[in-house]
Amino acid sequence: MQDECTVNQTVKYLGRKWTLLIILELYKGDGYTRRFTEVKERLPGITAKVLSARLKELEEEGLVEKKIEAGSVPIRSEYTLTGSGLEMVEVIKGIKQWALRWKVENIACGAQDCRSCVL
Amino acid sequence: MQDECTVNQTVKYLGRKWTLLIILELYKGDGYTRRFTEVKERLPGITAKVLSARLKELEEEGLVEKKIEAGSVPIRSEYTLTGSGLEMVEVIKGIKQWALRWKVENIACGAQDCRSCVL
DNA sequence: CAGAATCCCCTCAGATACTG
DNA sequence: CAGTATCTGAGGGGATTCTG
Repeated sequence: MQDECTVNQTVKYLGRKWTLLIILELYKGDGYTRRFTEVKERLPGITAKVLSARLKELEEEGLVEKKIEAGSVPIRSEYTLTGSGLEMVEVIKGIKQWALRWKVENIACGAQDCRSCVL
Repeated sequence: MQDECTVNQTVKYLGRKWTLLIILELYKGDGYTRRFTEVKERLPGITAKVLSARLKELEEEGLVEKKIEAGSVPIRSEYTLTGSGLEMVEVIKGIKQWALRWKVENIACGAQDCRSCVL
């Protein structure tokens, strides 16, 4: 049916590794905006290739807007959450709430700096 | 690690193809319960192998409970949503709402990214 | 700084066949 | 009925190197 396709289609790119975390990172930025390297530094383990690919997907899907500062050397580019991206954050919050409630083994986050508790 | 791992960990299995649709199918069943073949018939295109694997994952993650009717020939097994599975349905509803609002081409106004046509 | 280009391994998921 | 076994192709994602 139609709506089921919608879910599968959406999850197809949202379900990829790093995607939701990237969205959260932009959300935490000033004006829901972050630069490439900023996101990269805050997501330990992600490679430039993957980050670049995920951002391009999100841009194509309309959740993220990209701006390149003209005439800047070295290049500076910014990624900003769009309206749909912002609403996706609410969905992600739901996922985090669910995980925190039902996946109790996440005690490790209490020992460290845990942002999910702030969210 | 921290909260980000929670999201990545959760999405790791929830993001797989068919998973959310399977959860929705159980949700639609009487008492949030469906039998193997029932789910299979209602999800055109899914194979027994994949359905079996997804159900096993969901069982291990605690979203689904499996019951085998003793002494029944042929075998009958039932899959029921647990408490956490039911709450996950709410998350999925959020995803569907998001997708319907931002992704489904709206016939009425002919525009994608239409916020005013809410289902 | 913000990527693009390669290489390569590994997993996912489809197709098919078989079984208690 | 409710799965399991096996093979296969496609593609995701990590590591590394290069560049405007």
